[in-house]
Amino acid sequence: MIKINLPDGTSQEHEDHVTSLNIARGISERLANDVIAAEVNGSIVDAARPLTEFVEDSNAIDFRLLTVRDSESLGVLRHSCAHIMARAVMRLFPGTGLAFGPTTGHGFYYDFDVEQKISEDDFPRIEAEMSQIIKEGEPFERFSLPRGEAVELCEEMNQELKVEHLQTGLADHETLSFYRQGEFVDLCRGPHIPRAGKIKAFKLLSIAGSYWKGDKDSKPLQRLYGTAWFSKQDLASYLEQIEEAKRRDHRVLGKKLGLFQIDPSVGQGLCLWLPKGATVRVILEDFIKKELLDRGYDPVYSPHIGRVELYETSGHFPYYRDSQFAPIFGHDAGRIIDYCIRKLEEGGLSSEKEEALLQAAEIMGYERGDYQKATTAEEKISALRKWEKQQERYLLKPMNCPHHAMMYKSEPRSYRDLPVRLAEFGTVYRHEQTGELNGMLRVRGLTQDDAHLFCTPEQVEEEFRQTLQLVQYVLKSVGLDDYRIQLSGRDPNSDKYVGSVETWNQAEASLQKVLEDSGLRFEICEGEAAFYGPKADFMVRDAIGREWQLGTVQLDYTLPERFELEYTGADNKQHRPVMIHRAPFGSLERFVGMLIEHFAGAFPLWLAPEQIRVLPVTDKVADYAQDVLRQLKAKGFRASADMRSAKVNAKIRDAQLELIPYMLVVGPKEAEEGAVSVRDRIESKDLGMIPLAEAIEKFETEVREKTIRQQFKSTFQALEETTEESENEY
RNA sequence: GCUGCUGUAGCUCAGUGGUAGAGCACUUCCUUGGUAAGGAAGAGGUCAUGGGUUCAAGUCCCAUCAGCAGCUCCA
Repeated sequence: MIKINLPDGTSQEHEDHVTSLNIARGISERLANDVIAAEVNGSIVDAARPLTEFVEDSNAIDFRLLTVRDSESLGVLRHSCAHIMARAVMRLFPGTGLAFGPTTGHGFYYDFDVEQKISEDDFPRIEAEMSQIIKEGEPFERFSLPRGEAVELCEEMNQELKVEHLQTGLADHETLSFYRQGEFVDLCRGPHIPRAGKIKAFKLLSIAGSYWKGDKDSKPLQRLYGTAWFSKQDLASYLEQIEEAKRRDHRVLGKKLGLFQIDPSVGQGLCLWLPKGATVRVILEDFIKKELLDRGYDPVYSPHIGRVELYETSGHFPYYRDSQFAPIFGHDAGRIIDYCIRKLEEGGLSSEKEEALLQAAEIMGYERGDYQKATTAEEKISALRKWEKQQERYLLKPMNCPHHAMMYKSEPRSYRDLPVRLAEFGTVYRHEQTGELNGMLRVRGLTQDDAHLFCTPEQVEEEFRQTLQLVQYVLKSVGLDDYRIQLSGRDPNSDKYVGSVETWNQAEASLQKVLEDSGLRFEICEGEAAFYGPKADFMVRDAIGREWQLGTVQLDYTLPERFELEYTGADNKQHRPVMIHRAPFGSLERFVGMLIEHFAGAFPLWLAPEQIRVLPVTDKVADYAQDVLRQLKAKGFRASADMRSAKVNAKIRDAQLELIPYMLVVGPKEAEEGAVSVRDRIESKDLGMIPLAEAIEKFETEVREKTIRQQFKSTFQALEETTEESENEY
């Protein structure tokens, strides 16, 4: 007999051969029909598997049925759909090799090794074949084989990649599971849905290139993406969500609304903030500047470049060399010597080339000095380094912290001075990979709303707590109130981190304690930390439910060490401060880009680049229109007047399309009474004629309270909590 | 950086190896109007850049640059 514990706290006993399906059928035929899989002792398994396989030491097992109403079931459904897609592709493209086919956030993909190029034109026939397979409704059957037989089976099926994976990634697995569905057999961990007929709606989405095991030197594959749902409505609202996201694309809106521009002749990933976009940014900057001053921060400025030695001290230069713009060398030969050093370190420089490079450097003014006496590579490197140190080398600032550390160091500090909070909208430059650049969301020159807090170890928790409050406040002000925090710690198995294990543990514990006290939603991600300390990132959900990583708070016990920062304690001894890096918005580029998508370009009144537009009905009231405009501007509103000799309908249409929050229509009636007719863009209707003073008061209130009036509700609510990315082992 | 796709007027896009196109925007003129497009005329092009094939290239081929999607990366 098997004892099972149900989620409601009750227990049941069943025969040894019982399956989840049997249990469901015992309750009702309808439930049995709805069952997709089961959760047994915390892992999801096939509904048809005998539960006896999961019994350990004759203990009871924790058991839960998963039906179409449980979010976990979607992952199972999609993985099964990936198999069905693979089956269809193998029918249409005989000889297809199978790689991996996992689920993703809202769908699945499968990587195929196939000669012919699959294109979107092939989607209809693949989908038709899939529909046919689903209609046949064959079950997914699981079976296990010992290693040797598993390899044989994959060889028989000509699945070379599966064979390779069995011998590498799965080398330590004694038995391996397979799933059969009709003629289709695939090495797979599972679980799967009971029958293909459970898939009520699916769609192929895109095709892209990929590589075997993600290694670009490995075999190129074709990756087919798709999505699958339990109902046609769910699929429809998911597709609608994708369309909605396209409508909100900040690159399109940014161009249409004249917010920003990225021009190839300026440079890849270099953003030009046009007046309207810059206005939004200035308002946000002013807003946060005021908050910082109120909260005890001191404003500072630092230049856009600094000596390479500064970043060697901080450790950033060697660590991130490849994603920085190349150094600026003060000496013509600097670049050649730098190249020599790097090649000598790698050991990949022939003596002929080395000599040729040095001769070229000499033409440019380099003198060999110690190098002549050097015999080993180490000695040569050290001689070249010595020369290099005597020259000027600058780096475009890749981060602000070293500058702020130097400011801290500029005077002796007492524990009474701490915490010291230095804030700067610091522009930094990073040579991001070409393929990563994306509108304003990923650029090469960006401005962080950066600050560094220098405090005693005892103050860390309180500073972190206050920083959390600041971030919560600013996010609320722009209408973002749905977010969670991702606490990233170190990966105990990696050596990329600096600093001792003790300080890391101490830092991670401090952050976690404050987060627990705060009551905010957070999760811990091992191995995601920066190399110098743990961090807490804000994952913010926008109007249509997408998550964005924005602000960040990072503890740093390492830079103070590297820069030898100190303060005098109450004991009159020197102590090392702790540094906290924090940026509530992250970068202004990314934040504004995200806001454009969040608001679909229609900013709330307090942020709108143009808040109000005066629309005279005829030229006869031009003077009055100008007078209204003057009064609006005197009150600090960003306003304009449309003085074209067009009909008011046309002016309204243009203002609507330009997403101007309020239009003031003025004609002879309004002019006579000193009034305006207010038109609201969101409601797209006339609010009636009111005195100008009253209208101004209304707008002032809306700005002061930072009212967010636009309420977009996405139809896409379908089981949002599904796990991000579930790795399928094979 | 890698793979695939794309690049034609300010914008969105047609264009079959044989004279460069449309709508919107823009300029000028007419029109003076009441809550989402009044009318007419005009101007606007190194078809991304550089090579090649051809009697002839926007169109075919190669390279470069840039954009998009995906992968890898993210202080």
